[in-house]
Amino acid sequence: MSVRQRAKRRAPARSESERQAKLQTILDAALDIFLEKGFADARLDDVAARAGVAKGTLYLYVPSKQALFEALVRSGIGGPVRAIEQKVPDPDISAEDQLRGLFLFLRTEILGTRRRDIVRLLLMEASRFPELAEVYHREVIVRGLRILRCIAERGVARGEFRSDEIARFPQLAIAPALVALLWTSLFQRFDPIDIEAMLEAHLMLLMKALKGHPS
Amino acid sequence: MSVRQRAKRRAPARSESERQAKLQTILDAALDIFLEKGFADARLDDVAARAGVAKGTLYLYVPSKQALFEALVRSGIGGPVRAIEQKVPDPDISAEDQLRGLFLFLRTEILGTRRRDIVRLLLMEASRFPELAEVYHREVIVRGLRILRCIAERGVARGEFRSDEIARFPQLAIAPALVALLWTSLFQRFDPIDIEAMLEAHLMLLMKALKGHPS
DNA sequence: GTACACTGACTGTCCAGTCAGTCATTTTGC
DNA sequence: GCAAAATGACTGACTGGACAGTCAGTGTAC
Repeated sequence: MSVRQRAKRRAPARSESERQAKLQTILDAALDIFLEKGFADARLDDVAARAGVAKGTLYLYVPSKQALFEALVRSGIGGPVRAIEQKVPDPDISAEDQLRGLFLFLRTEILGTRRRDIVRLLLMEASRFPELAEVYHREVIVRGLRILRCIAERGVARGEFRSDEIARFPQLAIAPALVALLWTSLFQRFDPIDIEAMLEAHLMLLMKALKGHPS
Repeated sequence: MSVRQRAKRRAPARSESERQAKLQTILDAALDIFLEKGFADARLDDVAARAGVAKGTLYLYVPSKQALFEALVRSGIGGPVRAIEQKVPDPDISAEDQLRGLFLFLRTEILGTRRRDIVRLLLMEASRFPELAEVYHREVIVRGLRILRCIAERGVARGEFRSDEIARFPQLAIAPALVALLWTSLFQRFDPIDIEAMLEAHLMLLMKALKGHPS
């Protein structure tokens, strides 16, 4: 009885994969807490509790609260952009379908997942972490906009699109996704909108504008 | 000499207008500090120093740090929406020109002023102040979207617009303004874009899409 | 028996909010 | 007129609590 008194203790995470798994547990917990309270108000005691470890353990995986935040953000960016970069060069697909594919990807791989929350957290804290803002800009924004511009330019070159606004300002094409992101976290609770239908409407508008025919 | 030793002391602010002026000084200082550090990291000592008063004085104008933040946000919203609501009902102006007027107003009265920073601050902190998010939604978002929807519906009713997407999702029309707001504060520093040209391009796209002709 | 992942009580710092005190100005008493 | 007393806006040193980061100690695996 006395031997079993104190609950089973996890085996020490020796192997690299066990270490990575535990780090991920900590990052997941940190995301929850940071989302709920914001960076400054988040307590590492709470992060530790949610991850099921003691506070000291956090410092075996991450050297400071700020580093924890940065690790969290870095773990959530980059992957999807690479995935898209591979799919885009296909020249058999019309620019329209490429844009549609991109939006589908956005919806299912970002807006519909935990990554959405990471992006939101980043947007909220970025002005206090200029270095992180720069990383995100370089690794995600620049590359994402390049893809969009590439699609738009090809559309123009083939005569599929008659307008070059998206090639000049690819930001315009993803702006509604940003609205969707923020609306979801701020207002959806008391004024729900159908995000999917909104993005669909945006695509329709965009196609009408780019192709220059009446529907 | 000994009499003049200590600098002139402000005369006590007795009248209501003097009190309001000092409150405004404090709110301005608070906006600077909150923008720089975020709500949680902002120190009231710094706010007081920037406003040129002692910390205790803040508490003669505002009961708590949170109340200071709320007063700051409330002081910056509402005004412009009312101004627009008065201008819109004019039926002599085409829907297109109404939209253009709205965007001009956005650029000059919000994106080009201190209000932009208040909105940014609000967006960043809103998830930690749900009540404030609700006030902002009710006082600004709902009313702003109503105006947009109204313009879009009139455009459709007159046959000026052939698409109803903006009437269904007025958010789509202002999405680029949100991008402009965030880009300015996060990335403009190392990747400047021409906000005005971007909003102009958005209007062109929107018009092409709504009117359904080639340019 | 030792190496090492893990623990959690502890420490030093930071800051929101307080309040006894200061000092122009106004009012009262003569 | 003028001194003394009252007023109240303003001050800033102080307090109490909170929390990031530490480290001596514990238990487990091998």
